[in-house]
Amino acid sequence: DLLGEPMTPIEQLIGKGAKQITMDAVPIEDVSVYACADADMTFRLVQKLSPMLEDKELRPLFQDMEMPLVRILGDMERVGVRIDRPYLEALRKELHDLATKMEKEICQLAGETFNLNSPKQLAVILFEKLKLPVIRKTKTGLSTDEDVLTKLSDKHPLPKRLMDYREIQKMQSTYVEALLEAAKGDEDRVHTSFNQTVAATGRLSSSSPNLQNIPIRSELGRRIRRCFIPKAGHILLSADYSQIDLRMLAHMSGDEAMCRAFRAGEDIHNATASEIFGVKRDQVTPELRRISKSINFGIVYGMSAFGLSQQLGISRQDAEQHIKNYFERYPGVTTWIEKTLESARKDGFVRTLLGRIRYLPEINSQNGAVRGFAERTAMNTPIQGTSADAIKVAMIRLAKEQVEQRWRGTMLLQVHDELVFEIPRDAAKDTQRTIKTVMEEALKLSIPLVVDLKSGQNWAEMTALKL
DNA sequence: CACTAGTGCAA
DNA sequence: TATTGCACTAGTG
Repeated sequence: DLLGEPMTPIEQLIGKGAKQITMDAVPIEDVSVYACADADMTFRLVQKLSPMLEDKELRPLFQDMEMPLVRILGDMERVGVRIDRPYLEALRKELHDLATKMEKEICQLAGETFNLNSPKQLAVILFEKLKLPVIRKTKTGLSTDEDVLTKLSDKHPLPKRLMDYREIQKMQSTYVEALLEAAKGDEDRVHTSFNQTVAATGRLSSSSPNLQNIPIRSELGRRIRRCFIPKAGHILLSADYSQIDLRMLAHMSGDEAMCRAFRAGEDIHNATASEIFGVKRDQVTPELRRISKSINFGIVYGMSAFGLSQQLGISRQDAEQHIKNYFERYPGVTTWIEKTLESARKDGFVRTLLGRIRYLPEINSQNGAVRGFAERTAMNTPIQGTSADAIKVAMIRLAKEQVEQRWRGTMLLQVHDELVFEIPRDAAKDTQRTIKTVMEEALKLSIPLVVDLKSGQNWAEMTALKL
C-alpha cells in the first residue's frame, strides 16, 4: 500500500480489507495473536467464517476453535512431511516400465493402438469393436468405470487388463510423480495446504498436494504410502479415532443398543450383524459382518435400498429387508433421523454438536432429487461435522499441551479421524499416553471415544501400540 | 489457458 | 438412487 492510508498492524498481518470485515462484525483485538505467517490463509478464513460471529452459538467456535487452529495448521504446513525420494524415484521407474508394457499388451488385445486414458476411445473399442454389452451410460456416452469393467471381465480379457493398467496409471500420475514434483527443491519434505474454509461440514481439506487421500487399500497403494518417513532419530506416530462417525451417531441419537455396544467395547459391525440377523455375537460370519459394515456406512450417508443393493450386489428387496431390520433394532437412530429432518425442514439448517451450522435451502424443494440430496446432507452433516469438531478440539489441546511440554514431537498431518506425528525416538512413551488421552477426552459424550495408536518407520508399515 | 466430464483415491 | 473432499487425463473452446 504505497500511496493510500498506512496499514494497521492487523491489516499488515492479515491483508487489506480485513479491517472492515472483522471490525464491523465485532472487534477482535486478538486476531493478530492468532494470525499466522500465512497471511493469505488468515484473510480467507476471516472473510469466510466471520459470519460465525453474528450467531451466538458460533462465536466460540470461531474464536476458540477456528482462529487458534489457523496457527496450528500453518505450523503443520511449514514443517511438512519427509518423503523417501530415492525410493520414489525407483518406484517411478518400475511403474513407468510396467505401464509401457501393459499399454502394448492391451492395444494388442484391442487389435489397434488407442489412448488407454481416454474413456471415450476405450468405449469405442469395448462396445463397438468388441461388441461387449453396455452396462451403464454416462450423460455424454457409455460408462467404462471400474464397476462396468468388472462386469465385463468374464466376457473378454481386456477389461481386467485395463483395470490393472488404470491402477498403475493412477498411482504413477496422481501420487508418485506428484509427490516427487512437490519435493523437488533441496528439501526432502512436502508441504500441503490445509484448507479451513472449504468443506461445508467443518472438515479440513488438503491440497497441493492432497495428503488426505494417500492410497492404503491396495498392495501397490501401500507401496506408495511407504514413501512417507520420519526424519532421522524419529518415528512416525499415527493416532486414529475408532469408528468416530458411528460413535457420534450413537451419542446424538442416544440409541440404547448402539450405545450399549460401544460402552461394552464391542466391534460395532459385529454387534450390528448380531442385531439385524438375529444371531449370537460369536455366530457372526465374515459375510454378515461385511453386510452390516455396509449398512452402518450407508446410514451415515443417508443411503437408499437401491444404493445398498448396488454396493453389496444383492436384490433391492433383500436390501430393503436389511434396512428395515436395522431400524427396528436401532429405533433410537430412526427417531433421530426423523427429528433431524423435521427440524431441518422447519429451520432450514442443521447443526453439529458444538453448534456449527449448515444451511439447507433445498430441504423443502419440490424437486424430489434435489430434496433427497438435501435430506441426506441433513443427516450426514451433524455426524461428519461433529467428528470434525472433535478432532479440531483435540488438535488445539494438543498444541497447548505441547507448549506446556507435556509431550515432544511435531504434529504433521490431519486425515479427518487421524493425526500423524513425528516423534523423537526417546520421547515416545510419555508422548503416546498424552496424545491418546487428549484425543479421547476431546468431547465428553455418553459413549467413550477410543483412539488407536500405531508407530513405525513409514506410514504404511505401522505397529499397534499398547499402553 | 479455462473449463467440463469421467474416473478414482481417501475418510 | 450413499457423505465430504482433490486431482489426474482427455477433450473442447
